[in-house]
Amino acid sequence: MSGYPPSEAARRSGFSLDTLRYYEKIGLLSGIGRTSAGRRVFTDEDLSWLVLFRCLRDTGMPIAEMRRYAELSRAGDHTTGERRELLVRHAERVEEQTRLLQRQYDHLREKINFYDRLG
Amino acid sequence: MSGYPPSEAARRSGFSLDTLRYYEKIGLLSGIGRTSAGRRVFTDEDLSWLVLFRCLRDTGMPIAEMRRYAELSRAGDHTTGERRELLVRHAERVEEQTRLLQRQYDHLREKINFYDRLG
DNA sequence: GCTTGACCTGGAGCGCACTCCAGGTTGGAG
DNA sequence: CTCCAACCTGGAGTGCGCTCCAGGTCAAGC
Repeated sequence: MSGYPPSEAARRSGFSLDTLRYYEKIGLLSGIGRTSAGRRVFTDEDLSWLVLFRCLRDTGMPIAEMRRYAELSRAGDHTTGERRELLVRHAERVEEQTRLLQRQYDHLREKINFYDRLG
Repeated sequence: MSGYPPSEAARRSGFSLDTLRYYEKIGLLSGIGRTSAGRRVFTDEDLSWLVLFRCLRDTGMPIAEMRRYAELSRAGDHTTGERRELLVRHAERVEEQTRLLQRQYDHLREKINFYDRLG
């Protein structure tokens, strides 16, 4: 299994180095490997976690909830039901958020149309 | 032209009383009327500003930019072009944001599907 | 006339998610 | 061997957008 330096993990995930360190500090990332000199080594699995976190953050999930999800995963296979539930509830919120965004976007376009008609 | 107390403005706009006061304090709202005793009186025009602010906030516009828009409006009719530009640029950002949200929502659904297939 | 609740002010505090900093170590290029 | 860029740590600081608070005023109902 190949390993990547922090810079590469940052580049691939879109998180800053500081954010990666922060995520480890608060226990969102855990078990990140180290070289003998103490430098982080990210595995492909770590990167796929980061991809998931990117998805959840971009859709507005609070960090506390992402951490909850990560903890459930660490707890083992018996938590898959709860993990699924968490994601489903989040997806519902995202749907609601999308509807609101669309509705307000339409208002915005109307407002722009108003200016267009002015000249 | 009818006037409404703060509680009514809050109810109709979805902003809290504190937020309404805050918006006036930072100059986003201006020229809000007062009774002789110093209580705010919101007009229909004030309410339509609040509806616009609601739209812009829900679509992620920073307050500083909303204030810029409000200032342009106060400056007079010669700023309609700039106001339109501001809204158009914002609409473009909203479109981008919507695409990202949709993309990540799809990822989320895939992840949920994965759990569904587990059991 | 008294109470209650909606309102007022200025200013402090909060929650979130980073972001930055000082001061130090390390590993590879030249 | 030297230098530089990338990395490390703990902890402080930032930006945003509110939110809360103390202490006070005022109007309406009982």
